Amino acid sequence: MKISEVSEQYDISADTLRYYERIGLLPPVNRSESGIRDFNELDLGRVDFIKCMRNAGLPVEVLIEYMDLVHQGDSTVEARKEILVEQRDLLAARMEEMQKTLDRLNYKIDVYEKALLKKEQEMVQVEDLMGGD
Amino acid sequence: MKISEVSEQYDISADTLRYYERIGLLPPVNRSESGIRDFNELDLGRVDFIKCMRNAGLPVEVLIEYMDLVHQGDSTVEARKEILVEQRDLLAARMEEMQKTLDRLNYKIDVYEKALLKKEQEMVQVEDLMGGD
DNA sequence: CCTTGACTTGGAGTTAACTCCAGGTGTTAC
DNA sequence: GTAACACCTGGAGTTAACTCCAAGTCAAGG
Repeated sequence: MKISEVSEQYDISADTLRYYERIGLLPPVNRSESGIRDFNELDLGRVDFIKCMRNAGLPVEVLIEYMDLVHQGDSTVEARKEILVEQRDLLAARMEEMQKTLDRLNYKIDVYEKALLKKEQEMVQVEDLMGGD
Repeated sequence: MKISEVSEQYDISADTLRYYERIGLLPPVNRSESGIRDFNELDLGRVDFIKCMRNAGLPVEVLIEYMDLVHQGDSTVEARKEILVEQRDLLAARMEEMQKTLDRLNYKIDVYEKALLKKEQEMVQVEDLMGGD
């Protein structure tokens, strides 16, 4: 699969995909004879994983560290698990903060809606007083 | 309240508080005769709101726009509500993405835990075979 | 054969949101 | 009164994560 196709399928720019390879987040992708990248299933799986993690705000640096450990094989399972646990806990904490903000936004929106409703009702009363035909 | 106290209470650096004032996210804070900021209750309320919104990742630019509308008075209620609704929807969408990532992390952690458990059991079996005293 | 378009590289530029710094002033403790 | 400390300003520097660019290579269509 060519980079433009991967880019479209995962909604990640080709520049970003190349950047991920450059910094070692993606291991070197196989190339055609003329040097053009050809992503295989394994690569796509990695892209999907990275996209998911980046979407949630996990730092690129941490993901590189994790990918390196995966590359090193079975002896790193413990270390990998620890990274994931740490990131999961951070993520859960951030989500709790966001939930608080969401609640606060919903409350404020509610207040605004009531204010607008009240304004509208006043308008109607004015119309009534003016005895529109 | 002096800037260092606000900084400590809200866990926001004094530099950041000054920065917020500079860019118009906080309106000019009252000063003592010698020019030192003295945050009042209203200022603290704003700081608290900003902290909450920034915590959830709302862009500073949007918050400035919102604060400007608040400053302009009642006629902007509708516009303000629309900003909040838009940001709430974006926030909710981000949280859904994060939930997916959280699920995926939990699944992977589970897989790793099972792998580690299996490894440990194998160790015990080896010990048994060796007939430890 | 030549143009068009997608791909390549190394490196520079961008963006958001701070964060730090130098140089200066004012207040407090001894 | 002087040393230490918190505060001030304008402006420069930093960080993460892209994003863009110039210059070059290659495959396919007319």
